[in-house]
Amino acid sequence: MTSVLVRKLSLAADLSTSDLDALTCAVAEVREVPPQTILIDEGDRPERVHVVLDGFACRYKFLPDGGRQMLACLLPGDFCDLHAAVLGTMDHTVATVCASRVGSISRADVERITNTSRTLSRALWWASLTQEAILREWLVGLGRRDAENRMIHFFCELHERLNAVGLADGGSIDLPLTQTDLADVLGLSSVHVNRTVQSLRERGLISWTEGKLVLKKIDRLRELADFDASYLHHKRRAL
Amino acid sequence: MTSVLVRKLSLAADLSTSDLDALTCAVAEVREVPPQTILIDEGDRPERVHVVLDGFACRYKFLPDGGRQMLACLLPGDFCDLHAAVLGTMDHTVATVCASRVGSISRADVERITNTSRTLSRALWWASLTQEAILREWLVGLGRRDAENRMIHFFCELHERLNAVGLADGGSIDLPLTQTDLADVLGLSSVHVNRTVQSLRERGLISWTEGKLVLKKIDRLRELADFDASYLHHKRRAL
DNA sequence: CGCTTAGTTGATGTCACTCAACCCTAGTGG
DNA sequence: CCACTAGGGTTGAGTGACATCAACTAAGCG
Repeated sequence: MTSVLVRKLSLAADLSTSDLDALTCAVAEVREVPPQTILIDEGDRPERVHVVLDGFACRYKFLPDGGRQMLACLLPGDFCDLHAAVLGTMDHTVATVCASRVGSISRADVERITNTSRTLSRALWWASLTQEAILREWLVGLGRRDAENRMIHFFCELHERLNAVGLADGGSIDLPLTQTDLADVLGLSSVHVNRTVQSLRERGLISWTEGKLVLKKIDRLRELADFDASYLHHKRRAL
Repeated sequence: MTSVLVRKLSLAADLSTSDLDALTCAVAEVREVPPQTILIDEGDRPERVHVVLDGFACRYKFLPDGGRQMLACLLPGDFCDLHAAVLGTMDHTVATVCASRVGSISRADVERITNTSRTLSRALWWASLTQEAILREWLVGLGRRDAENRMIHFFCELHERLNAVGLADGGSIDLPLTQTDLADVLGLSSVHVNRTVQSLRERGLISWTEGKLVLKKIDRLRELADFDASYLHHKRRAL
């Protein structure tokens, strides 16, 4: 049930069986959440730490002019608000994109498992730091890559992350975002996203229909966008 | 000597005298570093954790086309590579901008002080998470703010951060960056940075000469760029 | 004195935005 | 069964913000 979480954290360290037990016990609460549902809002002081177990969620901030910038895509195995336990209030919003299964761990249990297992403590820290590393790579994209490379790089990243937890089927992954959502990820307008997607389709590089994204020439794509997965700090790979 | 570090971490929690002792002892090594010097390079596996004590450093990544994107400005009190202890290899470079004083703590000592003091452990975690929060805000800037607001927001952030450790003199702060550096922070060309700076100058909003930046109408600037310091998670302020 | 580095300015080009219309599909209610 | 609506996607035309290229100034320095 929480096996995605285990698989994810196993990318960081070898978890003992007692670690596994502690972890699965801690995820005491699991909810089915509808699409477009706010999990934690800006200003909230969450009592529990949320984990995506299935589905797709994202962090974002709104601007006064109504604009929105996505700050992260939260895939199965990703924590939504591990930081809030330390920082207190949320400085951004987390919401589901599609119907998702979301687990949660009480703060007390987080404290408990990090205190008892050095390995688990490390693994959680690793999870937090890789999210930071992804943030840095997105920054590079927004600052210095053009629309097409930014999009390709993002697709490659999603594929890599999903593949790492066994959720990629060859070059094919679930991508429940709308083109407008994608625009808010990439810092573009939805119109421009549309044209860029079409260009990639026409060149036979991807197909994307009904929430299914296929990276048809993944090596070519990686090369084009200069994608190097090392920033994800996966110690080993699934498959 | 390491008082900036203390002042910085005091923004997160109240440190006991034994915490202070442990911290100052841990910073065993202090170096004077010339400008433009790489502290930790991409691919390095640093043995010690570096802290800026005086001066100005930055994180950045290069792109294959020679472009550069700054990922963070490291001010006095900021850690350079706290994450590397967990992630292993650096996925980006850290270098000084101007002549700086840089302290370092051995990994073992980091382990030791976080194990002995819950408060210090929290404070270090807080430091790491606020850097992440800054990263998110930069992402919003690059994605959704125009050149002028991006620049103003960045200036306000620097002012706020320096002020928090007592390094702002009214609206005036040290800004040892060149316009080209600033361009790499903001994801712009140096030419466009130049014009934007001039526009701000002409309107009497800032002055910037010889590494000294003055935010002349700080309230107006904050309002213009919709600057809200809460993402910095300063629990209290200096002054 | 020439060299370098930072900053400035003008001319020109382009990537991506905005606005607006239109299509298609799925869902809803009369 | 059809009219209506709403959301997502698609397309075209016009605009604008920012990039690029290139030249030039001023300051610092061996």
